[in-house]
Amino acid sequence: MQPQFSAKLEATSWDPKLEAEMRQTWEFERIFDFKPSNNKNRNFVMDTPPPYPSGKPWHPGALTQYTQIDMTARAARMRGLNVLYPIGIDRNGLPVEIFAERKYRVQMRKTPREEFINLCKHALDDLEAYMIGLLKTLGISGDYYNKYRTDSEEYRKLTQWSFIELWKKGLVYLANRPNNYCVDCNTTIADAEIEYEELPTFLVTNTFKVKDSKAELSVATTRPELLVACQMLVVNPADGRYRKHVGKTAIVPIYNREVPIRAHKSVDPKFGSGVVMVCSYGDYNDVMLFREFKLKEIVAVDLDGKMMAVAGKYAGVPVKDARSQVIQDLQEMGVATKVEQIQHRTPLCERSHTPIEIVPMEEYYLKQLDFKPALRKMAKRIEFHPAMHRQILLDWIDVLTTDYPISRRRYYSTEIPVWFCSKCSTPHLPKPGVYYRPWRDEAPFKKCKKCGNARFVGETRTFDTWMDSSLSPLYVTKYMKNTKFHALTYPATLRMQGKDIVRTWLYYTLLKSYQLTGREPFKHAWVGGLGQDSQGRAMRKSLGNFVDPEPIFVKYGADAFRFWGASEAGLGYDFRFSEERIAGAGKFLTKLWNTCRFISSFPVPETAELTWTDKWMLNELGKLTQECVAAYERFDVFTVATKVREFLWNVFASNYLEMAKGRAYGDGATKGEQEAAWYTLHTVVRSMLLLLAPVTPYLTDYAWRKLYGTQSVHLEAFPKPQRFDISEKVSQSIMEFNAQVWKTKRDKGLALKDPIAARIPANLKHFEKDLVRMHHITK
RNA sequence: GGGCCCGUAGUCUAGUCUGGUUAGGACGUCGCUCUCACACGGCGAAAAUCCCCGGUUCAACUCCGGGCGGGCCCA
Repeated sequence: MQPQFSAKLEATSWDPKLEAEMRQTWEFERIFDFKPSNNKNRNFVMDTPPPYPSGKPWHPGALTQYTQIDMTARAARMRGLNVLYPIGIDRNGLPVEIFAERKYRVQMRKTPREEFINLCKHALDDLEAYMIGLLKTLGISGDYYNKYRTDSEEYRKLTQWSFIELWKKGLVYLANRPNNYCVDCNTTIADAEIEYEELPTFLVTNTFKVKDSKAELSVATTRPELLVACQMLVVNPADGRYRKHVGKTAIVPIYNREVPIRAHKSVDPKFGSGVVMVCSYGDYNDVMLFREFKLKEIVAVDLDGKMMAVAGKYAGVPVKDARSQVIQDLQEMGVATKVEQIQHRTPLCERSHTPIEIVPMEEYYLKQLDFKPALRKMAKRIEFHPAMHRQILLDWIDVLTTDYPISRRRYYSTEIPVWFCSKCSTPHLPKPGVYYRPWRDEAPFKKCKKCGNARFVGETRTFDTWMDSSLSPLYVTKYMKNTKFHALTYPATLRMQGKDIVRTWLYYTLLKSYQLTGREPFKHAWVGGLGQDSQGRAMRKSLGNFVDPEPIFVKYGADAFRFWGASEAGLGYDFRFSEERIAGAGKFLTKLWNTCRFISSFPVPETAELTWTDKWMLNELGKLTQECVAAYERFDVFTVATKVREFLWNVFASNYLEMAKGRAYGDGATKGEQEAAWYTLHTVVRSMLLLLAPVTPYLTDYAWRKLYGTQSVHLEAFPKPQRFDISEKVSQSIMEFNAQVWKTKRDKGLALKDPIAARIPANLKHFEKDLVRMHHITK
C-alpha cells in the first residue's frame, strides 16, 4: 500500500469478540430508550412475543425470529420513528411447572402450593437470566430497563382485571362439559394445545350379542377399557348389513348392560366391522353422539387417569394397563375375536406428550363463538406480512365450535379472582385493580349477596396462560395505568410472531382486545416461518435434532448469525439450520469489513466533480437504497440482506472498485478525478453501513464510528437515494465487458496486470479511461 | 377427507402476479491464481429435462386444467 494512505481498520477480518465491547457502549449510551412522540404517527409500537422459559437450550429458530424482530425495530428507528420495543418474559403456565418438577425432583400435587410456587420462581429466574443473556448477545435492542414479566403483580392485576371486565359483560360462564384433559399435567387443555401423532395401538374386535336374537355383532374399538362407559352401538344408515338391527338392543360384554343400536351418518362403514361403540368418551365423535342422542354419560376415568369404581375389577388401574387387562380378559372369554396392531392418530398433550382423555368437568368458559364474524372482519383489516398467513387465522376462526375453556387446575399461573359462598355457592368477584390469590387470601366480602352467609371459599383454579399473554398489547401500552401513554401507543403498530402460534397468541389477542376495547390491537401482523433442522423437520428436544445456538454465536458471532437468518428464507417461509451457511454469512461480513478497511484509507471529500463511472455507481446505489428502504417498510429483511450482498460483492467490489481503484490512488488521474473516486467510494460504504445497520448492528456500528463519526450508526437515518440518468443496459454492458476481459486474459494465460488489447464497446465511451487503467488495455 | 404453502444444479434460493434474456445469486465441488482491501480473497469451470402430463399461445419456468411429491395446519 502506498504510504500516504493508511486504513482506519487494522485486522483483515471482523472479530466477533468486538461485539461485547460494542454492546457495552450501547448500554452505556442508552441509545434505544423509547420516548413517545405526541404525534401518534411517529410512534412505532411493537407487540413482540415474551419468550417462554421452558428449558435449555433455547430454540435456535426462535432466536432467529427475535433477531428479525430486532432488525425491524432498528430499521424503524432509522426511518426516524420512536420505537417502543418491549422486552417481556412469559412466566406463567405449564412448561415452567414441568421444568421445576424435573429440576427439583418434586411433584406439584404433593408439594404445598406456596412452596411449589417458590420453586417455580427459582427455576424461572435461572432460565430468565439465561434467556436475557442470549437476547443481549444477539444484539436485541429492546427496552431491558422496563422488562416485564407476566407473573408480576402488575401484570396479573391486569389479567384479573380483564377477567372481571369480561365477567361483567356476561362473556364468562361456568359449565360442565367433556373436556380435553391431560392426566399427567392434571389439567384441562385447550384444543390449540393438542397435537396429533400416529401411534401404534391395538384394534380389538369384540362380539356383542343382540338381545332376543341369535345375531351377534362384531365391534372394533381402540378403547376396550371404555366398554364400561358404552351407551350405544351405531352403524351407518346406508349400511345394508346392519339395517335389520337398528332399533334393537345389544348386550355390552363383561358388564352385561343393555344398550340401543342406532344409525348415524358419522359412522364409516369401512372402519373395522362397520359397527362402532359409543362411550363417554373415546373421542370427539362420542361427545357429539352423546349430545345428539341425549345419552347419559358414565364417567369411567378419574382425574389421575385411573379407572373408577364403576369399572368393577379394573378400578384404580391406570387406563393403559386397564386396556391390556381388558383385552386379555376379553380374549379369555372368547369375546375378542381379533386383536391387531394398527397406527392410530392419537391426540396428545402438546407439553407432556400424554394421550388426551376426554372427561366431563366444570370449567370457566369465555364466549368466542358469538364473535366469529367480528373477528373475521378484524382479521381482514389487519395487514398481514406475508399476506398468505392471514389464512391460518381465518381457517381457525372458521373451525371453532366451542367456547374457550379458560380455567386450569395448576399452581403457577394467574389465579382466577372468584370466591364462592360456602352455603349457596354463588360466585363473587372482587373489585378490579388488585392482585388476588383466592386460594390463600381472605375473601374481600362481608356477606353473600344472595343468602347473607359470611363464609366464602376461594377459587383454586388458575387461568390458561394465553389469558395472560393475550393482553401483551394492552400491557405494553400501559392500559389502565397511563391514559396518555396508552392513547399515544394503542393500537400497536406491529405484532411480530411465528406462524405456529397464530391459533393461540394471535387469535386470543384479537379476541380479548376486541371484547375489552372493541378494536384491533395492532395494524400489522408479521408472521414468520419456523426454524427446522437440516432435513426440514421440526426441531424437537425429543427428536434429538435440537441445535444449541450458543457455540454458534461464540464461533461466528451474532452478526453472522443475524445475517444468515435474514438472508436464509423469504418473509414467512420456514428455514433450515445449517452451520455451513452461517459460516458463509460470516464470509460476507469479512468482505464487508475489508471493503470498509480499504476505503477507510482515503480522505472523505465534501463534494466532487463526478465522472461517468461514479455516476453509474451512485445510480446503482440509489436503486438499491430505494429497494431496501421499501423492503424495510414492509418489514422484509430478506430482500435487504440478499440485495445488499449481491450489490456489495458482485457490483461494487468486483466492478466499480476495480475500475476506480487506480484513480483513487491518483494513478494517471487529475486531482478532481481522484477526489471523485474517493467521494463515491465513501458514499457507497456509508450507504452500505447504514442499510445493513439493522441486520448486522455490531460490525456496522464499529466501522461507522471508526470511519465517520462519534455517533452510533443506529442513531442515523437511512441514506437518501441519488439518481443519475444511466440506463440499465449500460450498467449491464460494463459488467459484461469486465467479465469478457477477465475471461480473455484467463484463456490466454495472462495475469490480470498484464496488458491486453481490447476494443471498448461504443456505449461505454464515457468509461473508457477507467476501463483502460483497470485492465491495462493497449490500443 | 379439507385448507394453506411449496416443488428451479449436491444444498439454499431469485425470477412466476405483469409469458419472450445464454434461467440470476449464494453455499459446496473442481481448476488456476497470494495482482499493492480481503486466500474467509480473485478469476474461471462443471453442475438445472425450471416435479410430471395435457391445454392456451407465434412463444410457458411463468397462465389454465389434471396428476405426483413435500411441509404445516385442521377434521
